[in-house]
Amino acid sequence: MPRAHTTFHELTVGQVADRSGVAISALHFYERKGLIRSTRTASNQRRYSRDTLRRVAFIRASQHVGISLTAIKEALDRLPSERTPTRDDWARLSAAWRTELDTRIAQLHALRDDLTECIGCGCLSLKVCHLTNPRDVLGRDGSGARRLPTVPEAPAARSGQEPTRPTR
Amino acid sequence: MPRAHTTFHELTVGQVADRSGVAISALHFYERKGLIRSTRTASNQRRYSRDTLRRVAFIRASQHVGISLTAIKEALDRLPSERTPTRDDWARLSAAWRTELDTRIAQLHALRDDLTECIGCGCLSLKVCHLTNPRDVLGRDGSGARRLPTVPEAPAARSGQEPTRPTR
DNA sequence: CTCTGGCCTCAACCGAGGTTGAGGTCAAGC
DNA sequence: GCTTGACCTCAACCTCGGTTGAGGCCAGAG
Repeated sequence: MPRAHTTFHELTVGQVADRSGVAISALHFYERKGLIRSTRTASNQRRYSRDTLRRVAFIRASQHVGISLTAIKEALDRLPSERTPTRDDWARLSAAWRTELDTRIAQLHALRDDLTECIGCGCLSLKVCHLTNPRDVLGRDGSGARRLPTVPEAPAARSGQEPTRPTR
Repeated sequence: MPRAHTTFHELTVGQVADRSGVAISALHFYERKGLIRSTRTASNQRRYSRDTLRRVAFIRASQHVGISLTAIKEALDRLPSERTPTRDDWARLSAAWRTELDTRIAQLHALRDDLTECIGCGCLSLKVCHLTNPRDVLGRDGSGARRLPTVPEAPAARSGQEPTRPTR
């Protein structure tokens, strides 16, 4: 196995891939998108600092709960760029996400607990339901829950009250 | 406005679009994918039963918390196909999703609360962390958290222990 | 009878989030 | 000094979740 040597604090792309479980191509992609950074050796190979593993774990965990790479990048951009982030830095990032993650957790709870009373009930009370929240910031661009226009319950009542049909 | 008549239980695609906040093209798309169904009039127009509004609300809510259309379809397929689902049907569906939604909620809590101790701590305890869970069923195909191979903490220790580099 | 608006189909396109493959460089080991 | 394998770049391709547009049908109003 040629060129397995790295200093204690530097990791090759293959090492990061193996240890994070993310494909090399995805790491390249994240780097192009500015979510992670690398230095280069004299022969143009990437070297990652160890905190990259944390960044990647953060990326995958966030992504897995439905947050877009763009939003993840914005969060990561709040970490200090020119020193290794400390636990306090990560804690600040964590705190900044609390409210937004709380929103998402609430939505999941709503979906889990209130499915029956909200959707399964006889009343079709969708227009007051908290499942159909006004938009939130975390969602990938247009995919958020849309607010239902306040429409009377009687059928075929589409007069001229700003239809809110999404143009998107 | 021509052809606004529908029976009390039938909705046109435009009505469903307006009342659910989902674009007509998306409704067509959902129908192609088998997430909703329609009957046709003599002149080939779609007519939706009223429970379609519930289905669509369910689809959007689920989607919004990061669940793929494929998984949503599988859930909806458990509803009875040849009668209007009752509240009990929706309740069963809801119950079936509880565990999976619970998993997702737990992951969000982990991301929110344990970011600091898990990622931000000094120990890099990623391989035991519950953020890096074994795969779950809900994730869009390959995007789930990947299990890290059990790798020793010392650097450059990639010998022949089944690398588990994802082929994907 | 024509005009209008809502609906239809089908194909092309889009952005996100990557993967695959061709072709090339470099360093360690035999 | 050749081979091997890890790495490089760049372009093409893929799936998902839709949107857009062209071209056409049909029903009701004027």
